[in-house]
Amino acid sequence: MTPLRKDAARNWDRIVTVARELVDEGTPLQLNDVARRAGLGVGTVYRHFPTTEALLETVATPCLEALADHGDQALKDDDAWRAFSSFLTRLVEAQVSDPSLAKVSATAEDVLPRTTELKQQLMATGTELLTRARTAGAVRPDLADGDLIPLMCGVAYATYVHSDSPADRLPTARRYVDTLLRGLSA
Amino acid sequence: MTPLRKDAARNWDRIVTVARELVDEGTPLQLNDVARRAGLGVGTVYRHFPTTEALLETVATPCLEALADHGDQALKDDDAWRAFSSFLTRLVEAQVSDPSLAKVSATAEDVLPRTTELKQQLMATGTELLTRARTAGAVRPDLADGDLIPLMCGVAYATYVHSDSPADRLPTARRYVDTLLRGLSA
Amino acid sequence: MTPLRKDAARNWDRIVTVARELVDEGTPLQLNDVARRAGLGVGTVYRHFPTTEALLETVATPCLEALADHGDQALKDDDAWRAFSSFLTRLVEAQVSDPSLAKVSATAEDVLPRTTELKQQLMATGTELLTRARTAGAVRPDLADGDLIPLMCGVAYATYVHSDSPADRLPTARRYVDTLLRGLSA
Amino acid sequence: MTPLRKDAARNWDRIVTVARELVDEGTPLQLNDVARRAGLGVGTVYRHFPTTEALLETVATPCLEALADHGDQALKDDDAWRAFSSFLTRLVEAQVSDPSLAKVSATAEDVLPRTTELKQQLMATGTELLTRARTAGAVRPDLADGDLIPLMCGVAYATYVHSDSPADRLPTARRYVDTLLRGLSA
DNA sequence: GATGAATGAGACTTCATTCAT
DNA sequence: GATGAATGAAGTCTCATTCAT
Repeated sequence: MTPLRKDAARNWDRIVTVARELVDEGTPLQLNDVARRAGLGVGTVYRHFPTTEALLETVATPCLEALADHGDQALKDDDAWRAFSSFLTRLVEAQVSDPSLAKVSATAEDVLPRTTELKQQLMATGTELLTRARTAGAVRPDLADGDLIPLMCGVAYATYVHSDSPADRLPTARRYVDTLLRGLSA
Repeated sequence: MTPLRKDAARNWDRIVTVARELVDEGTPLQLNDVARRAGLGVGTVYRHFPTTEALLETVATPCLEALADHGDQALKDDDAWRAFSSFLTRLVEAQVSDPSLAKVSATAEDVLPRTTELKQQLMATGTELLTRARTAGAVRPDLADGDLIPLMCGVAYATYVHSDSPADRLPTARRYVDTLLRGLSA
Repeated sequence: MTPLRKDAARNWDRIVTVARELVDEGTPLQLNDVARRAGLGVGTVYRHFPTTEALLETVATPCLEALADHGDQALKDDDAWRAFSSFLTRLVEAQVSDPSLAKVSATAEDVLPRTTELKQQLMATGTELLTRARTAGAVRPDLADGDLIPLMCGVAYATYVHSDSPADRLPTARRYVDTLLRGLSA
Repeated sequence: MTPLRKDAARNWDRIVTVARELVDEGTPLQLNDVARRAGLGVGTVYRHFPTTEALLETVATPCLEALADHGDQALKDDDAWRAFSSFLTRLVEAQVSDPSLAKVSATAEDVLPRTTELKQQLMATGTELLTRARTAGAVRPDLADGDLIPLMCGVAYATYVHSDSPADRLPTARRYVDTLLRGLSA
């Protein structure tokens, strides 16, 4: 509600920046670690983020927002199949290039309301796109709404298992999504 | 190479049995834990299995062997597509019902030669079945040998993300494999 | 000495009110805690009460004053024994129903002059009542002035050890005081 | 059951010895602290004593045993009042000279079975002695079995509140017990 | 004066691994 | 070979107090 004080906001930023770096490095988030790297007291980090999950979700939030935006675009597309497939592709690409997203997506329970909100919005978008595609006869009828997220996580995981280096991931992910989409199409 | 002394062999068995129980419970393997439950000293466990991975792979070995056997059966099947698809299905079912298999499959580096051997055999079988299916025109040409394992792991992971309870897993896994197989078919 | 500014006075009141609530709940006083509940900054609380003890003594003060008043009444009673015993009974009842009083009573060093003053007044009253009772031959001669407070604290503590719930305390406390008084009577 | 290995037994002793020193100093027991002073790893201390309470009770055990022994002696005394009063006196003296005993006595829940056993034995002895004294008409009829422990704790606490230095405690304790006993006598 | 973010020492606990017995 | 006690680094988290805003 109340905006953060200037110095607190600076620390908040530092923490999130450092956490993002760690996530990108593939290092598991540890609040002590974050504090040390950010040059702050542990207590400061705990004040802003009482748990690792809270920090991780905060780090993931901008990416979730970007995905939600893309979802809004997709909803404007008249071609049901194109909209659906581009949305799923985007979802996988994001997970594959951002470990925080992969974890947050695979976890049922969120700690931040904002995370829940965004995930619900993404679910709603996915459901709507799926319904349209199904109605258009473009998608197999036995695919349930609840399958979307797991399948996306699965594809991301397959990519992760396949690739040695992060750099190789994107093309692999695209091939896998395409394969999946073929499997989903009617 | 030299066969184990009788008591050592008994201990080995106990350890592996207990480890299998823990794996089935979903409890993360801890060598101390295993020792306590097996009524043995930690040192004994460490003597037999210097790392958690060694024990985990040992636990997984019989399952890998069963899969290899199934692979041999599949190689005798004249119907290339049926052979291929039943093999992949079996692979996923195994991972989904056995956490040790899921971990061992997803890990590139093995610590036991036997594990490497079995994984290579499975790879070889998969490759052969894939080649046959491709030759028979049943499978898309752009699916590489190296994609098989990652995709199986991906499907298993998707199942894991989807299902609340272990009991629900098998039907979900089958649906997902079927979807994938549709995507792989030509 | 200079009266507090009106807003400062309001904060002081809030703090003491909240602290009293915490004490009554049995929650150990923490200045941060008090600040949060009072909707004030920690700094404000620290300005008014530099230590937990200062706040605790402030919370206890009105009760000490009430006890001092009762002491004044007792001094007017002609029956030396009745005056003495009712005073001690009141002392115990107060401690038993108010944790702040129990702590302040059991502590030798005070941080607030007002606390010291009140405790001295109570001591003086107790001493006077004891002297009168002793003179009247109602009390054993070997009971020293300095024994009064410790014995009262002891009875309160015995009550605390005995009773499961705060509700049971008063009758137990009365039984114990009566027993002690019998022991003190000549 | 199985006796400790020699080195383990030595460490156990060290730990208990150090803990006894700390208790006697009045320092609150902290497992880390104990480890450092004993020149042992924290883990070692935790292996032997999973909680502070377990260590404290272990430290108190020999004293409880000595009290139980004294209780057995008291039961052989034909003079019901003398037996009763000497038992209570001894109980208080022990608490007053040993902080571990004071804490263990005042706590309802024990963590070691041995502690519970000894406390129950002491209770049984106290109850028996009380019954005899009551039957002999030496004790007021309204004193319940459950009052014995709280009253002893109360007297010990009163002594603690009264005395500045540990050295002064014993005579004070005796005076207070005597007073209490007068109050209890018929 | 008031605020509350920041601090960081320090308490607690776990666990993979070693090594004396 | 078997044992299991010992280790202690490393992680978690709390809270009394300070001080910049």
